[in-house]
Amino acid sequence: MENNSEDCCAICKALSDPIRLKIVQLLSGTELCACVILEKFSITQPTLSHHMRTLCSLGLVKARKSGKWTYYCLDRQTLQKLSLFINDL
Amino acid sequence: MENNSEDCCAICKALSDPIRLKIVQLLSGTELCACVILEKFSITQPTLSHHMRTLCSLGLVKARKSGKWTYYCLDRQTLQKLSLFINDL
DNA sequence: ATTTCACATAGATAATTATCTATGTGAGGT
DNA sequence: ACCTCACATAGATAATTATCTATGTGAAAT
Repeated sequence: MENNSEDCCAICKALSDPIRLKIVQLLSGTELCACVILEKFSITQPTLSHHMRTLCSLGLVKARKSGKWTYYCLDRQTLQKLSLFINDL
Repeated sequence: MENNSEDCCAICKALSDPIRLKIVQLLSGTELCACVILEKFSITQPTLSHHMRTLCSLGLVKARKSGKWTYYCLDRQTLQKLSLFINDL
């Protein structure tokens, strides 16, 4: 049951990058397309893609494909998991 | 006011290392002396010292010296700051 | 069918960071 | 005074990771 700790460690690692944290903040309001997120930063498209992959693989963000576009949104269940863990400390 | 984001990013970075996260968990119960914390891990003393410095500089942990020993305890105010930030997402 | 667009993947590189050994420091004890 | 103990600091190294350029893929439009 204590791989919860490992999970939360990984989630923290994802949020420890300033760009990824800002992405999460952006997704806090609404679902956003990758190209819209990209506009907010001065990084290349592959770099953003890499960050989105990281966020998705941890379950912090969910991806939805529609035509040529990919839309991302927060998975608040994962965020709550982290919140509960921190509150238990 | 949005350097709150930077602060939380830094706190997450601190918690993103499995050893530091475990240290925080250990300190969740009680205040502990550095040498007691060290026993729980298979790392060298300087490495632990480095981790404690990281945790302290971020305000996650407070140090108290008593004679030859240094005791560490959680700063729950900093944890709560992170918790509030996450809950706002 | 070809082109274009949105995004992913591959591979390389530079920056960060976790860790080590060696040594310093400062408090107590003998 | 000296030694020992608990911890910090310095410097080096190895591992991670954020980023880039180049290229691939798959969907839609012409």
